[in-house]
Amino acid sequence: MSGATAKLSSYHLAAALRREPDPAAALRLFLNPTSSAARPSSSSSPPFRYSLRCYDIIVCKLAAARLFPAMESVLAQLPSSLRPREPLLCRVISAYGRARLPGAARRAFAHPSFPAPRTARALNTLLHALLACRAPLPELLSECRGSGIHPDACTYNILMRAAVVESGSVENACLLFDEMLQRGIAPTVVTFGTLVTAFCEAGRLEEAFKVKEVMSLQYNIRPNAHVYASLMKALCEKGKVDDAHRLKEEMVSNSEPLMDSGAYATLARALFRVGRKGEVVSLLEEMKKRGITVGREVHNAMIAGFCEDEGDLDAASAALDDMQKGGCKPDSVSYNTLVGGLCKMGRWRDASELVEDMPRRGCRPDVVTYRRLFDGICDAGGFSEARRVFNEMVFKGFAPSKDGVRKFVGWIEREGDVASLESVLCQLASINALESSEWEKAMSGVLHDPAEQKIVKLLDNLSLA
DNA sequence: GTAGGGTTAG
Repeated sequence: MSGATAKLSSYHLAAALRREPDPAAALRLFLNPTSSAARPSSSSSPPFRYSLRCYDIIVCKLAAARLFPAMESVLAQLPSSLRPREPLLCRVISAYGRARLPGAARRAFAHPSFPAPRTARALNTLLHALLACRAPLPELLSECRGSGIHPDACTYNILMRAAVVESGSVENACLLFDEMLQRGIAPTVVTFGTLVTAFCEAGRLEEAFKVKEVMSLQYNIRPNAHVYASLMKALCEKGKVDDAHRLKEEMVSNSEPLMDSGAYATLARALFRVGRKGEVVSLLEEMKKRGITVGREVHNAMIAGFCEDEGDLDAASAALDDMQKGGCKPDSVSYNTLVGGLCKMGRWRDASELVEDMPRRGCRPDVVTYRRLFDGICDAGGFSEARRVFNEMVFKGFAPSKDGVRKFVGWIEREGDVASLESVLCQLASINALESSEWEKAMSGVLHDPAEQKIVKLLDNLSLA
């Protein structure tokens, strides 16, 4: 009977946690389940029994809100009797990766609340998080070896991508590909997609097309939308828009056509770039005729075209409204493009208003939103508004760009406001936005007073501790 | 949300 009550209660708590949009409020609910709707029937009932589901929900919410200390304390009290599973651990690891906190990602991988052994899935999540933090390839390789986990195709795909990101050369990726074959691990469509993209990014289109041929002829793996998108983008960058158009025809006129709107986004953007925006209209008609949904990326490509190629902010704004009316919800990329465009035209007050309106329109500003707004305002010299945006973004845990901070700090220094300077640097340190050597370099151009430079050094040491 | 692209930063 009491078991049933506990189950019911944790079920209600899970529902309440899911409903609660504010992560801090969700945490209060989680910590005080008996004061919530999950209240057990009598005060003499046994202590509240959390289900694994409750832990899942609260941990994910805290991770998404980057409330890491709170998340860690919840994880620490997660009883092993609930047998938490690896997918939850993976979410924690990738949250640290997204927050660019490689050390924390590593520690999470070894978290004692999750019973050993780890599988390739956890290892791959860690590697991907480290890749997001731009950790060099040798570090990823040693992480692999140190774990003693047998790598799979996904492991190699991440390592190959890391090789390209690090050195910009395709050779290491090819070596890893050979190693993977030698170890008897079969390449997947993702492996070939990674290779195609690598050759494309290096401007080596002949080899990229060769990979496409090899995968279909030798491995009997059909190129997918990712492969086509990479090739089309590379063709467009070389000015071969018509070749890209033909490749798109191949993609959609196959026996099993790929109905992916991403490739159309590339074409639409390219047409804007070369001043052929008139053809975008027929491109959209073609999609409709073929029954391909005009996806978010296509709308975003048009917004970018109006902003950056046409310099027509009103048209861009209208495109965003059309998108919404057409039932396609604008995302942060849509807004960020417009915010950037407005700032570039010196209309940072409009940009600021748009950002303030975003939550009401159902889109949370992200790190790019704030960086563009902050940079734009600093560029235009609107420093008192910049201070407001700075406080807001730091409060939400987003780090401003180095460039913006340089201008901002330069202004504070010209004002001679040492107290303000100290508080700004403390705020940056509080969100781990100060990394020692780079910042010292960035700031030494701005801070001439040795006393001020001492502040920077002091804070550097603090942020490293 | 274990991997790859397309629309924005860098």
